[in-house]
Amino acid sequence: MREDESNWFSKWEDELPLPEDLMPLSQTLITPDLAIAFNIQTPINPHTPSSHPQPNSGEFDSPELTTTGGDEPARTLKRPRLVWTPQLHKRFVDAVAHLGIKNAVPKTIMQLMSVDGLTRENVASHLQKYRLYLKRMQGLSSSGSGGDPATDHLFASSPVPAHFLHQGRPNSDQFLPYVPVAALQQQQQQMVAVGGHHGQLQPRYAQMGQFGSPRNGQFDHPFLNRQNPQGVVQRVGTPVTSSVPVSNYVDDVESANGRKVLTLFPTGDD
DNA sequence: TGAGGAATAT
DNA sequence: TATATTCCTC
Repeated sequence: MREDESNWFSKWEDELPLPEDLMPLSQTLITPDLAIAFNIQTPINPHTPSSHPQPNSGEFDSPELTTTGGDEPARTLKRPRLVWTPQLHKRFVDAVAHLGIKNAVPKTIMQLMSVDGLTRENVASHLQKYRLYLKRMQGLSSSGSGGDPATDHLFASSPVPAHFLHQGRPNSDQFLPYVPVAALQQQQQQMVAVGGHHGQLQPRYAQMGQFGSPRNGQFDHPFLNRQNPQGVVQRVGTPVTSSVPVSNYVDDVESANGRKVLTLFPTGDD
């Protein structure tokens, strides 16, 4: 049911934080050390709202991030922990569902999710856990016993597509019209981090446009067929609240305007 | 060489 | 416990 989808999607939209609360994750991932080490000038977006200080104006002031601060070599720097919010997890599940459990591998999931700042490692780690969860669910569903361990709360927050539980050979090895992942991509949401506590990032999305249903109700794979070969270029760090026209973001996947704008990190030569 | 996945560390 | 990192395999 398509209506169903747009339904939860609408609800999902409502849960999105206000743009003002957001701040690009990718930006915060670049520590001062890293920036210095690679001579990166964290691009300051012209539309940047004044609500957030630019972290690279001299010194990072990011008490929220657990960076191996000080003068350690860049390679020892650790990224802040990613917090898998229900929204983010949902997106993850959507991507997995879209790909089919069988084709869902970290890199592809990551690409499908199209979340700014999200790494393959993030996804791999989560996927590992998710698989364990699915395994347990399979066990539970067949043994009839209930009870989700506390650890499953996150996973339970997003419905597990039924075919995940019996991956014998559902049609799930094809692409399911299960979730509007394609729509998500079109929307170019951005995951951003809002300050959490102690080195944690709360990834959120900022939604930039209105959602529609998947075109034709079908999911072709514009995205998968057009992964940016060279690593890309999206304007990260772009505050969602900026007056940048949405079209700037949504046109990457499909539309004619068409330049691709998927990227994980600011390139600086933007 | 890069990616996936399990094991292990934090 | 949740997530990151390491290690092994392909």
